Amino acid sequence: MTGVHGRDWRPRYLQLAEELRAKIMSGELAPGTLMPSETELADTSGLSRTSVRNAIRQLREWGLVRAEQGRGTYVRAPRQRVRRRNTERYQWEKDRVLLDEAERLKTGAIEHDTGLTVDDLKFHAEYTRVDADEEMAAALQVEPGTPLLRRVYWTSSRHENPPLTLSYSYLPYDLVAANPDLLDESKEPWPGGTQHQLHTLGIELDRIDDVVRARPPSPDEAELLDIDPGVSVLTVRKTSVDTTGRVVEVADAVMPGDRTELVYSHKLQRWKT
Amino acid sequence: MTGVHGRDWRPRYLQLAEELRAKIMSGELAPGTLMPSETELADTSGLSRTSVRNAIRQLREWGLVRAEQGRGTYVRAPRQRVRRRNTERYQWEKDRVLLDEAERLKTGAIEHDTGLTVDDLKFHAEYTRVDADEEMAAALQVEPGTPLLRRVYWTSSRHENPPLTLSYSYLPYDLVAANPDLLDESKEPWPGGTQHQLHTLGIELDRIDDVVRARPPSPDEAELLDIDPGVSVLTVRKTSVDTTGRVVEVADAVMPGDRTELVYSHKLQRWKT
DNA sequence: GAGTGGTCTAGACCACTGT
DNA sequence: CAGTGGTCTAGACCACTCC
Repeated sequence: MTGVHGRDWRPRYLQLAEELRAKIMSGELAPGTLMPSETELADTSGLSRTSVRNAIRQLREWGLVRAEQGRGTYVRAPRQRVRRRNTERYQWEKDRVLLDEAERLKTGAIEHDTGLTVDDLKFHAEYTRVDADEEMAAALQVEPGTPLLRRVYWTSSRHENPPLTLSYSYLPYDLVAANPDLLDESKEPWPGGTQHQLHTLGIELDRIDDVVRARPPSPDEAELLDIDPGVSVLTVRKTSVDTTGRVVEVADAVMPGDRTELVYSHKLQRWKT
Repeated sequence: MTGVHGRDWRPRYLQLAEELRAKIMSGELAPGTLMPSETELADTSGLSRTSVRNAIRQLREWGLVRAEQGRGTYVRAPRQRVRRRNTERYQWEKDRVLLDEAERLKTGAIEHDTGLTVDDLKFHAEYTRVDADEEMAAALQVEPGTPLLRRVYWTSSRHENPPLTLSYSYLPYDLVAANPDLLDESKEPWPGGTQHQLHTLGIELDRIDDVVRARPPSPDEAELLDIDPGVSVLTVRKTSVDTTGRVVEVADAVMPGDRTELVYSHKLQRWKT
């Protein structure tokens, strides 16, 4: 709110950023719209191109626009957040393991979250065998150098490209080798998820721990998730422990920080009356 | 790894940023050290000050340095993450409510997390009466305009300044008014925490839901938490529901994204054998 | 006052995208 | 090809901190 009298002491690039933000929020600049070019904004605003670029960087950090080299700068679709309810999800996955296969095929975890059906989804999976580094060895409670199965996967809607989650999963190789099907990436998506895969090895999970963090994306992650390098990702490290107390899987999920919300529910024990 | 032959095609400001990063990681530039000034870096690197500033912005986004107007740019202390284990914490807080006061005074929630004692902590609290806006009314399941007690507080270590968490808590005013002590900010820190305060009103909690998000900090938050505006904050919206199904508190916790990790544990039900 | 980071200008060349 | 955003330069003035 800048009156006729009284100057606005904020830097001019920020003032411009706010102005553009207001136009985007009000719908005057609709999602998908091509923004005026930087030189054009410089002309109309009376600022240098450098200052205009500063303003646009601010908009990018807010997740409001996306710049494309050679093409232009576009207004992003409003960032509707995707809810991921891990508390219910893990128990739900466990319950599903004992259902028969036909039943499992009907719905998967992604559909559980998004309401999309299998036909709308594009699936990417990639398995490699790696040796445990210090950090992963500690997480899996194995010796450094232990062979691991590394699984990278993501799903995305067939029409809107960027995936909601990148997933990097690690399991001790010897553990999984007992069922050769589990080493075959073409068998993905496995109906019933990881807990069912483990079930085929005679493993039942007792506990899952999530560790949530935020950090800047790697250039690759920014590319795949379609976020600006200035926008953080949310990461969840999921550690699965079986009924014998052994860590059987460590999985890192990477999600766009501006489009994700994680929900955890806690049921409290009653006081004795 | 750039060999003698073969050029490095990354932009030069990024190369400089990587060089400086390496020096910080290796300890050549120790935490707390004053970095060379921008003009000095421009001279020694042969780049313009603009490019040097681009490099430094990158370091700031990585959380490696802190720039101070008029003073210089300092290397930050290594980002040790603070763990916050909400799953255990909430039940632990509930169990503590029924202990007698002497027992409660001994340890609080912050000490539970950090191992710091009461004497090391500086406490800030600020109570106001506000009317519920649309969003908060929906969260608390009350009518918009309903009077609320808004409580803002944070604690920080007496010697290292920035707080670990900013907390914004909202409760229906009429609910709290039954115990005038709860309207008095000078009574903070309340021994036993919010659940004990609610207990004095005859309220027992049944469930707590956490919603975790990441977003850019407001200028105020960046200032208070001592993070760069380019670094995200992690936020947790905690919704407390009592045994009658009523929402009795909604609290937003704001934490520095590069120094925090949230831990949630899930105990799974066993399969029937 | 000297030195610092924050803002701002008016140019320039580049890689990339469309036609 | 012209137009876009990404990089880069060589200046300038400012607000701020410290001496």
